[in-house]
Amino acid sequence: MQVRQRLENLSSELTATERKLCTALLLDYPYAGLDTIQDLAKKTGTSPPSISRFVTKLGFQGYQDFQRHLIDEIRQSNRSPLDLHVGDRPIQGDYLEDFVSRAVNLISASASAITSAQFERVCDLLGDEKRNVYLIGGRISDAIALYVSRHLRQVRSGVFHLPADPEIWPEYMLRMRSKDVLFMVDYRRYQRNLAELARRAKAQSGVQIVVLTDKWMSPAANHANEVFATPIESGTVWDSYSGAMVLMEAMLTRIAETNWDKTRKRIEAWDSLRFDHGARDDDQ
Amino acid sequence: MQVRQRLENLSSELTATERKLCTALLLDYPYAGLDTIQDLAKKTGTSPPSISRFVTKLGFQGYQDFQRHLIDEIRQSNRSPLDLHVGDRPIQGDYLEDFVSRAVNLISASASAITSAQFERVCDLLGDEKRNVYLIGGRISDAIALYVSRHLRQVRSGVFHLPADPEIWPEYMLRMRSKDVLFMVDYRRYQRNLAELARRAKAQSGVQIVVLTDKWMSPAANHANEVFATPIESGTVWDSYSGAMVLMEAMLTRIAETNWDKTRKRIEAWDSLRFDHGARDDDQ
DNA sequence: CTAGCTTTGATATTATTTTTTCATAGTCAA
DNA sequence: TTGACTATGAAAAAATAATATCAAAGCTAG
Repeated sequence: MQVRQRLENLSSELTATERKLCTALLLDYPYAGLDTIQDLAKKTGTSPPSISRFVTKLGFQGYQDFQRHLIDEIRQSNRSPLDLHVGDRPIQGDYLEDFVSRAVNLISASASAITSAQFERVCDLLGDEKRNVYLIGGRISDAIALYVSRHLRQVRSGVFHLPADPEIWPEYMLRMRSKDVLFMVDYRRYQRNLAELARRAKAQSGVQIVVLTDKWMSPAANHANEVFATPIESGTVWDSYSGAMVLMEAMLTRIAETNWDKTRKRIEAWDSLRFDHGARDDDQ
Repeated sequence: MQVRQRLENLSSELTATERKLCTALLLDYPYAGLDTIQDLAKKTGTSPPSISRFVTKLGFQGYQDFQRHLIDEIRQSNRSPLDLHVGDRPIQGDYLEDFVSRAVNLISASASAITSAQFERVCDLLGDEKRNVYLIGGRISDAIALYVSRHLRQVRSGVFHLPADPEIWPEYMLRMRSKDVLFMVDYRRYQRNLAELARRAKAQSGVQIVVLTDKWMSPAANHANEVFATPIESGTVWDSYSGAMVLMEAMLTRIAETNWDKTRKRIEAWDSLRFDHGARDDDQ
């Protein structure tokens, strides 16, 4: 029987340490198991005895027997490399797997809904250091705006995440110039006040507006210069933002790569300023 | 350099025994080399010392070093076709499309690194209304924690997102009970203070800890009851969290579906209470 | 909170694997 | 044929890896 399958079978009766091992093995399956027992122990923060007991529990004679099995598996599956990744998950109707395949569809659809010209235009806008960037999102989608602003801040200066409280918005609006960019994320259950913010910011300062929304198009999109629309229907009770997330990652990566030298220097400078008790410098 | 190639290069200056070894290695390449040195000696009718000398001649530190190389080679060659995109090769062609295929790859890998039993366990933990849930993430990854907490709050009560400032953590720690759940997101460039928080929360209240991290395993994972590990290497300048994101969406959806009636009522009640002009509810 | 149970890793022990040493066998030129 | 050399494997030694033991820590039910 496949090692992987044995892990599945036993996974209900594993101890904390054993689960940790299970996680590590599956994450880099099957190669993680080819390390020596000590190295694996160190990597997983467990101990050789625990590993030894674990593989015994899985039904092997000992660690070496376990490794022999893994090697055999590799040998077998060599003919169809894809097996390793997809084929041998035994459980039918596995929730996670099913969900993932839907998400993957969404993500592909998201990407193909955006032309590369538009993609480049928005990257240029947000990457342009001469423009300040203001970001905000809706109740849930603000998490995405936050993700973008945290990253963007590593690449460039002049990035401002607007707080949730509308009372404070005017303070930011007064600083917006017509070259600046207002980046809004607004998915359905649209928030009226975001559209209002867009309208007024546009009217007052002529700021450039980029909106990330779904196909029904947030009312804020009416005032936008650029609209990224991604599908969100996952066929479940919630909408899925994974398409938006990947799109944003692609955008951020593109921006960072475009001026990588500057970004690298900026990150280094930033790191040297980080307060020490909060950060580990050894990155691995 | 490939072992195979080294064999080629040296083939002119090999002794009789070495040629025998060379043949055997190539005949069942690269698996023959994964045997122990004794077994290989027996199979080839040579002796361990000869093999040891041979691999040294090939330029390795010793037999184990030689094996490590072979394993790496297998690892490389066994990558799925999609993985091949990911190498260090810069993205070419349509940027977005290529990025998406990398992300999809990461996402599938993330899912297959998690057993369905573990997935269910964590869903149960976070969905259990008898437990309070505390969430926090690192500098960047907190966006994911935020996303989870916003969603979770729609499903159930007793969800608390810890603020970034460690000064305020004790206030939350004092409220943690041993049944409660502390959910942490910590990806590389781990934050020391998160591990510290985990340690102390565990020591003080025996809270259940769930950690979402990468394969290098955040130090916080040492204190965890459950660890979700997702791959993050996208082959670009940034790590990609899309695997984590999809996993979280799957989890949230699962939780919401499990008690959908309650959730629906909760959302309705919530909506009727929202301040009408769209005020966004603050998170902390 | 405590008693009794399970889990865990430090240490010691044992087993295994690899390399070194060294004597012998083989090769080839004179 | 001899002597100088290389190649080879048996055996010993060293290095490395895996497991057993055991005390301590953790957990759970009462």
